[in-house]
Amino acid sequence: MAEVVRKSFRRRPKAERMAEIELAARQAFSTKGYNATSMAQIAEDAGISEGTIYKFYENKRDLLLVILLRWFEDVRNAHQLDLQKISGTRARVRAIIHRHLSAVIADPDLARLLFAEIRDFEYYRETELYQISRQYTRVLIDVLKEGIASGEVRPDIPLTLVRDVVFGGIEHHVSSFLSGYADIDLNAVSDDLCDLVMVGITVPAAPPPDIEAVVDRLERVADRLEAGKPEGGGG
Amino acid sequence: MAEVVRKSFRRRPKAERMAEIELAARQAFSTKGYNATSMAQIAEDAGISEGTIYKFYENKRDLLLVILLRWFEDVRNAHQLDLQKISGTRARVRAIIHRHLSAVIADPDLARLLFAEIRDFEYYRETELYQISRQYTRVLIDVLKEGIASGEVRPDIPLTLVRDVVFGGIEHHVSSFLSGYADIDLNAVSDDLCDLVMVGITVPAAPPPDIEAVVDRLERVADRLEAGKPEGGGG
DNA sequence: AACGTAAATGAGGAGTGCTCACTATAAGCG
DNA sequence: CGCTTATAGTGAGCACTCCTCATTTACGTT
Repeated sequence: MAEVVRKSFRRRPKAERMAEIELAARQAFSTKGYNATSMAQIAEDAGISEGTIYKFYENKRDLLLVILLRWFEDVRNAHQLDLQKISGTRARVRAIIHRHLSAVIADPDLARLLFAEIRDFEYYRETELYQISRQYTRVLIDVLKEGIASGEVRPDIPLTLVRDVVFGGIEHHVSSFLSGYADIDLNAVSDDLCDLVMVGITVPAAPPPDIEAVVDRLERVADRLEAGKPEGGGG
Repeated sequence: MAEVVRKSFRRRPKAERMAEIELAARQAFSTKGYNATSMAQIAEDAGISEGTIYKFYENKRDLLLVILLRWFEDVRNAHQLDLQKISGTRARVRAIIHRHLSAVIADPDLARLLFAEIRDFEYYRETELYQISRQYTRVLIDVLKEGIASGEVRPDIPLTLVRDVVFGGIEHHVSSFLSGYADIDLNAVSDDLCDLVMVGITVPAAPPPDIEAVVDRLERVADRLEAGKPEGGGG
């Protein structure tokens, strides 16, 4: 039997190999998308053989989930730190919007993977990534509840719907940006969306007439009449 | 050389074959998703060989696009007819929301395919489906512009953002429904979302002044006038 | 009845994710 | 230092994928 010639290789600590694999995978997934990326390509970029990847990750899907989880955990932690410094319902809502937009704009490719690829994985909801994602959007609901408690927010608003409108709205709005066809003004969009959620699109109800002033004038007129003087000034 | 035995087949008009293929494909895509559906399976369900599909459709992606296009055109047409009967900005916004929710709930699987699979296809934006989709969401923007013209809507609202918030919000909100984990109250959600977009989440502005007190004062002034004396005393 | 055309075929190519029997290596031990 | 051992690492190969195309068939027309 012919001897099988195998090329030599270096053994590396598990953690380092995983980091290399994840780096290669992240770049490939980001630039080419999930389906267009092959495990063979990732292995080559990471300088190992295909089989090695399966020593650390169950399968391709698992690899993507791990990558997105690491990224999302960072994003979430940054958000939580940020929010502690801000008070007032409106400012906090604005901060959540701003922060989320920033994260999506900073890593549009990973965000797109999360939006478009992961969501329809079977068992996504049994995933740790899903749990983190829930926690992440949960923050907005907590802020709204504080707002209700402090009287700034109507107590009858549908909380989960508001949450979905904010995050779904951002997702939709940024999708053109993700496709590279448009640019986004981070601050302007944050302000606009915050404003939209807070006061809606309807024209503000006509400000109530200043009844006090009117009565004051009436009184002055009455006084003049009482004083017996017919008329004072024309116009 | 051994003769290749081929089974007999029936020739059918192009249109009928295509209808059969699309039916089989639609069912398979709907129940199993895009990636989990194989062309071999579709061919078998349609009672033909795999190669025949490629006589009518460029590739698997094209087949899905055609199916979603047919469905979406129907949805759009129904919407347009519906909207003609309704007047008033708020009622029209509410109708758009209600109709879109209905369509998504009626065909959750196709909606999910549109949301999750299609969007990240390369060249999606060069697609007819994309154009129809633009037209479809465009209707909301037109309604908002009418609202601005009629004075019902603030003229400074960011139109595309409102559009994204409505459709993105719906998408997000029904994603739990699409996964089969929750149910949706069509009318309640329509009302809530419409309300949210129209007036936001903030508590309504300043309470009206105390009219009673003002009227009392007016009456006192009138009494004074009648009595012609500086003090009149109320009743 | 023969023909031409277009429908239909299915083996096979190039690629995929993934497995597994196997080998090479570094760390721990004497 | 060698010896053992656990395990990182391999890569041929399996079962599958989408898709092509030379070939075969059925049908409307003449």
